[in-house]
Amino acid sequence: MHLKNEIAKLLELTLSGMSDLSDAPEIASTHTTVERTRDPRHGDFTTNIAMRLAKSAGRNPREIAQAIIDALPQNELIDKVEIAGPGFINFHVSSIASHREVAGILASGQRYGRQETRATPKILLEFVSANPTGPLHVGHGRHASYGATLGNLLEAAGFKVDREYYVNDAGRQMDILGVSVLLRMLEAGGSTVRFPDAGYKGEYIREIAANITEDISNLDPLELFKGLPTDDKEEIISALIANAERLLGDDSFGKLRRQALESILSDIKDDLAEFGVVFDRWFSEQSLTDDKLIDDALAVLKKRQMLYEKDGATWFRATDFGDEKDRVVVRENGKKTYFASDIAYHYGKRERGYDHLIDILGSDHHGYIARVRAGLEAMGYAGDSLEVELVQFVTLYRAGEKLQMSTRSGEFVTLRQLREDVGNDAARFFYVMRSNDQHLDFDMELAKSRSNDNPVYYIQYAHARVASVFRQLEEKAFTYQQAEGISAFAMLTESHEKALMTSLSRYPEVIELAAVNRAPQHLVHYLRDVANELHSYYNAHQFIVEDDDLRNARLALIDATRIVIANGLGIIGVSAPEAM
RNA sequence: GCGCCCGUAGCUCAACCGGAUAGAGCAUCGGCCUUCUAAGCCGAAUGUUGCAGGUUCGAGUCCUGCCGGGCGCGCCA
Repeated sequence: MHLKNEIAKLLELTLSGMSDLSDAPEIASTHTTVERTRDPRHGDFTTNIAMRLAKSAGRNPREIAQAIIDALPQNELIDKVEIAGPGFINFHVSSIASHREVAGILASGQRYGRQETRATPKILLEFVSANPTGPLHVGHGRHASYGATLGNLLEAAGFKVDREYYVNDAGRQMDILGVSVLLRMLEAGGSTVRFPDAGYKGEYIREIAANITEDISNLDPLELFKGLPTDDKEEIISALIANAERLLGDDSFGKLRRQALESILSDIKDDLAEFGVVFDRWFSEQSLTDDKLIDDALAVLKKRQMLYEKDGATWFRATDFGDEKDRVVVRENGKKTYFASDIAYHYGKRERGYDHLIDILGSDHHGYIARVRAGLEAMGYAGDSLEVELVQFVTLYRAGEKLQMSTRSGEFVTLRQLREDVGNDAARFFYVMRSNDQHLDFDMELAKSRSNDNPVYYIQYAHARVASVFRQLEEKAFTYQQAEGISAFAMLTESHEKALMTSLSRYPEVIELAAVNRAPQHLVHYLRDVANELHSYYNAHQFIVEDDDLRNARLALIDATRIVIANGLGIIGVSAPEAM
């Protein structure tokens, strides 16, 4: 248990023993009212509980605060408790508490900041889920970084979490992909084709086409283009799909399509793996149909009388659950809508035993949330078991110039290009530096710069600096005795040392805060603070000193700092280099 | 037109169920390397939190209206 929770628990215990206050409804949420102070003059922790209780108790907040302070039992973690301002209760943490915490870092190492895993809720985190019709671009990179980091945060905070990628491998877009590849194959074979506007025009389609093994030699290109409509681009592509299926045969076109899909999917998997983003499961949309899960979900809805027929289609009563209109699940032509697979997919997630579902979606999908939630509710699951985190768009800047991107035309910067350009560390870091509900301006020059402008290097440098000190130690033939250092923590009385110890002890709280708020930027800002304090300390004091106790104590402190930085960077997916 | 998100320093952004004097980085200006990496440190300056009301002991945060920006409103996926 971290320091903040210990203080909160102490406070709760005290309040429950105060007969005149213990009935107040505010008591129930006491644990959340203890927070770190912003100003060190206010001590280390503060609570506003006295002010919150004032109304229902009908008493002056400062008077209540004094009563609480009087009732607080003696505790070695706390040096001093005082009332301030309108009724804040400020706690000054003892040096014993700080020393214990830093010793705990050294003892826990990589595990420091990780809470014990709790059995429930089991969380399913779905993210990226980009259509497998082309390589990932820089927008997906933000989803990947945010999702991976959030997954790490949740795990560190003690939650059981599985990561899943929903592969949209069914439906029309696969047919369009197949036709796009087919046309590029014909082109490569010397035919002249008029490439349709609705096709995937990216250069990568030619590369995929070059690697398709399916034999199309008996396909007559002229036949393929025969009888095409000329006006509507959607109709043109539909006719091309129909012609391709007819001329090649359903089987052959299917194989071509599958090869194209596998090619793109394996590229996406490699890309993400290289980016340090791993999934527990790649869930196929097609499998929902193959395994009859959509039928099952629709049967559940039907049984619950949530469906009705109108205009030849089957509708779901989404308005009964707060959506703005009812939604079609089976079209007039008998085909199920994308929405039908999506509610089946989310229903399946709950059926597979996950208590809480987190979807990370692009902000342009926000209109979709209400209907999926409605689907869950209609099938008997709580709507709030689905949580959606929206990620805003990314704008790339290179040398101050905004890079225009268009997915349709195939002209966009891929995630792979970005990674090669700025490096994985900078990319992972920059992507989670900002709150996910803010548009992100990604400055490629800054991400690349090996200078003090670059926050990634600033933090990594702090880690490398500590490593460097330990290398110097050997060269100078001094030793580092960790246990002696811990015993001598009382010698660390400099302001830099106290500040650093306080910051380090915040780490588990920051992990929890970032996890609960789904806000990795808290961790980023925290790590910058720790790095700053390390650098300041480094400049103000010598670590490798003659005095054995002082040297060991200082080295133990920076050793702990190195651990916290490495753990924090690890959660973001950024390396902690030994030397730079 | 309706719905969701956003609006904080010159720029890019933080700000933990509402809490104390709204904080960082960049850019600007001035200092610090014969001493563990100057990819660093120290200092200076920077605000009508889009506007107007309301709730509250207390509002950047909650409510209402307006202004500006993004996105969404399909028997597409």
